[in-house]
Amino acid sequence: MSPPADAMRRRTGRRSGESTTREAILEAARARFADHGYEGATIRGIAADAGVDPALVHHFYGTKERLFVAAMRFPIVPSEVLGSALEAGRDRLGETIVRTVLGLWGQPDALEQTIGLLRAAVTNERAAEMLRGFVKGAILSTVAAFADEEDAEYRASLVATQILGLGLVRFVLRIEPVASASDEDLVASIAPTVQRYLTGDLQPHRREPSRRPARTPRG
Amino acid sequence: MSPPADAMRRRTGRRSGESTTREAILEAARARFADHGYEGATIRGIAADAGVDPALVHHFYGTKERLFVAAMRFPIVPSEVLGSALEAGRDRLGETIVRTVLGLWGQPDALEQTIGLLRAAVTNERAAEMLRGFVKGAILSTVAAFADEEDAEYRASLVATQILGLGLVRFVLRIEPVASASDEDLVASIAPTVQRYLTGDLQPHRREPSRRPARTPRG
DNA sequence: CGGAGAACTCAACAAGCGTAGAATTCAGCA
DNA sequence: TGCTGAATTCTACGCTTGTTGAGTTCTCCG
Repeated sequence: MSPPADAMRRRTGRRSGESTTREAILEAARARFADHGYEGATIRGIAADAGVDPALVHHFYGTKERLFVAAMRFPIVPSEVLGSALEAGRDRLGETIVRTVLGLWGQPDALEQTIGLLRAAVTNERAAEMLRGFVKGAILSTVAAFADEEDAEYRASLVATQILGLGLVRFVLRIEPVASASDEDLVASIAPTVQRYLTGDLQPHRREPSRRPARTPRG
Repeated sequence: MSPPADAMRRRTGRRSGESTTREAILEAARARFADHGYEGATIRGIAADAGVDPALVHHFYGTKERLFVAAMRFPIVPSEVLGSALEAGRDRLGETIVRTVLGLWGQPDALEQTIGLLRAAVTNERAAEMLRGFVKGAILSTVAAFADEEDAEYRASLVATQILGLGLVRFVLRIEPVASASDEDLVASIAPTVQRYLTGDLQPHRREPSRRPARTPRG
């Protein structure tokens, strides 16, 4: 039994030809983080999807956390994408942003990155930090050009409220009919909201901004 | 060494007096599910918070999943809460709903239930099912009284987009300044959005509702 | 052609998980 | 008083996880 024939034995050691496994691992990681979140995704599962031994993942990326950072940082540079949205002019800002975001989510890589970041950020503080930076970099820089300095951050986080809520309901929770609605219908429905958050009257009772504590998540 | 003195030994068996541990376990479970999500919360951790052996949790609730269901189903009956919101009249519907929801989230138990459901639903399909039912029961029943039958579900899921997005940004991701804003400021800013989703003109291009596939999560 | 280092796998570790079964102590009813 | 059953803990099984170290095979440069 167990003849160590050349064709049958599992091959250890380096493969011939140029290697693309590094990128394959990243793609598998993006998919699994998007589907299962940070804690739910396993290095063993990612390695299996990439057709590779789990130890190789460590060889390339060190720890699970560094793999996550590498996987989430790849394809999108949101400020560039949204930056071009500014050219449409102040009055069509909401429409352009919603359309741009939905278009971005039409690309599998970008969708996986966004969902992965969102799924992970909900239970992992480190990922939440990344998402906060993402929101701040992408939205705030766009808003700052149109809102007065004092309101800019408040307006930006209101926009985040609607955009992240849209992604959550449409792609993560998949609540119908929003989950299956066309991009154009969603643009028509949601763009006015974003437009008002950016340039409209928010009627804030600007007395004392009464602070109230929020929940503290995992360390 | 190790004298089995009466005062020193760990006590097994039933305690004297009437027991409140059953409820203590539920409270600990709510808090842990809210902080860590479904997979992240551990029965051992919940038991420790309740000052109890992990096996007792199983004795009472069977499996982790049934514990989750029990913990998430307790305090809120959302249709009752929102039902009273209807009395304010059609024109103030958005304001009343946003104010009611924010008031609800001022109660620790209700906040924990909502956050727990949200955190769990993002990575757990069973919890997502519960949250969908929650949204459908709470929001749709409210909307149906004011929107024509054809649009009601679409309007309800748009409202879910904004309300869940608000909860996500304010309590889970804690993106500033929304995380620390006063309830009243948020009502002033967000109520018009909800009002428009409920009773306003959504300008939907009602051609063919072009279906596009959404991501498939974990089984 | 030879050596260095990169790519890759194997096997194993310590830890943590959900869960199960048996043992012990108490409450309440006959 | 005695018995049944509920409340409670102990111990342990089997599994999965992230991570590590050693060993093997290839590529590439001198």
